[in-house]
Amino acid sequence: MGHENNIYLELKRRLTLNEFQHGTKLRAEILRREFDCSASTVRETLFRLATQGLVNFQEQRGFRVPEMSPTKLIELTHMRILLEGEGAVLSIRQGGVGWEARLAAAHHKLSHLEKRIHSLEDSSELVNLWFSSETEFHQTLISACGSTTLKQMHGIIYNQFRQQLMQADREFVFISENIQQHNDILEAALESDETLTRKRVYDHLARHLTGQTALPNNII
Amino acid sequence: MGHENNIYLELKRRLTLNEFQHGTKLRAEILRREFDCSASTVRETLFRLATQGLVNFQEQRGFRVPEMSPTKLIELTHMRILLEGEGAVLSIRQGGVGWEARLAAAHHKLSHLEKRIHSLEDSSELVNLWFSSETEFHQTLISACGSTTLKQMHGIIYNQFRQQLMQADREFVFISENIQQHNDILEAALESDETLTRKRVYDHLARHLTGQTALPNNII
DNA sequence: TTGATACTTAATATCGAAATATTGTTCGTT
DNA sequence: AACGAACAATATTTCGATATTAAGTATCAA
Repeated sequence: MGHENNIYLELKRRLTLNEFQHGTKLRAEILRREFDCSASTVRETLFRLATQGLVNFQEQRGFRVPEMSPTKLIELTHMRILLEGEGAVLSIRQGGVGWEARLAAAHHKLSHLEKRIHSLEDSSELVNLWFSSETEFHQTLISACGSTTLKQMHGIIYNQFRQQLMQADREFVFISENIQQHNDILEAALESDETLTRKRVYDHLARHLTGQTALPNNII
Repeated sequence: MGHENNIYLELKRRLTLNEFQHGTKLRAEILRREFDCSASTVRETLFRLATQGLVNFQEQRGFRVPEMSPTKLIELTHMRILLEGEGAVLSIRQGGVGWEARLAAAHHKLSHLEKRIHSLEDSSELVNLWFSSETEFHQTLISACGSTTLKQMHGIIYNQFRQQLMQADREFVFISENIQQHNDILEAALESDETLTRKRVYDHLARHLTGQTALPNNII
C-alpha cells in the first residue's frame, strides 16, 4: 500500500513539533534514504506540506522549513482567536452534554500534566506529551461547532502556530499562566457563557500579540 | 523552466470557474496529453490543489472534482462572513485613503459590469469577466487588513465557495440584489462604519445560509 | 584585489516505464 | 437468474534515470 501517506504524516509531525531547525533545507534526495522510497515520492509530500504552510517552496530552489517571524506569529494568533472563538461559541450552542464531557476530560488530562511539569526540574521528557494534550484540548473546544471547514482551517493555522512558537514556549516559561487560563476557558464554556468564552480564548492567546494594535473588539 | 506552475494555475482557474462537471474524475494520464508533460507532473499539481480543497483525493482511487454539497456551501459561507468581516474592519482601520480609492475603483468596475449584464438578454459572454471583477472587489475589501495569513485563508475559502456555487449564480438570478448589496458594502466601508460593514457583508452572503441556525450574532 | 566570465559540481524538475492496486468481465456453480 | 471466483483490463503509485537549472569554483583581465 502507498506509504506516501506515512511520510506525509511523519514529516508533518516533525514540522509541527519543531524537530527541524528553522530555515533547514529539506532535500528530497536526503529524506529519500530515511524513508526508503524514491525522491519523487518525497517531493510530492513536500508539495502537500507546502500548501499547508508548513514548508516553503521556491521554484528551482527547493523546500525549506519556514523561518521564525514575529509578524507571522501575530497573524496566526489573530486567526486562532477568530477561529477558536467562533468554534467554541458554536460548540456551546450545539455540543450538548457529550461535548461538555469530552472537553472536561481533555482538560483534566492537560491539567494533570501541567501540574506535574510545573513541579519538575527537568520537564523536557514531557514536552511532547504536553503539546499533544494541548492540541487535544483546543481541538475539543471547537469540535462540536458543526463545521468541518472551520475545523480544517483551524488545524492548518494551529500547526503553523506551533511551528512558529518560540523556544520559550518549549521551556514552559508561561506554564503557571497556562494552567489558570485553560481552567478559565473550561469554566466559561461549561457555563455556556459565549461572550466570556470568547474573551478567555483571547486572553489565553493575547501574550503572542505583542506590539500589535488592538483587534476589532466587537468580536469580544 | 518548470511549467508545473502553469498547469497549477490553469487547473485552478478551471476548477474555480466550474469548467469541469462536479464529480468528474481527473486522470493524470489524460491531462498529461493536453499539457504535454508527464503524468507525475500532473499528479503533483493535483495534490497541491487537493490540499486547497479544490479537488478530492482518495488513496488508490485518484482525484475528483468535489461534488456539490449544500452543507459545504453553508460552511464556506460562514467562513467568508467571518474572514471578510474581520478583514474589512481591519482594512477600514489601517487602509487609509489609498485603500478607499482602490475599493471604490474595484466597485466601479464591478458595478458597471453588473448593470450591463442586467440589461442584456444573453449575458453568458460576460460571466467570467463578472466573476473576476467580483473576486477583485471582495479581495480589495480585505486587502489592507495587514495580515497575509488572513488573505491566504480567505483565498482558499473563496475559491472553494466559487466552486460550490450552484448554477443559479452563473445565470445571474440574484443580479439585482447583488448590485444593491455591493453598493451597500462600499458605502459602509467608506463611511468607516465597522459594525455596519460587517452586517452588510453578512447580508450579502446570507442567502447561501438557507436552513442554517443563526450564526453567533455577537460578531455582527 | 576586484570583478566578470567560463567551467565544474550539485540540486531540482521532468520523464517513461515497472510495480501495485482497483475495477470490470467472463465463466462456472447453485 | 443470482452469486462468486478467477481472470483481464485500467488506474494509480512508485521508481530510477535523464534533462534542466542553480550554485560554487577557478581563471583571467583590468
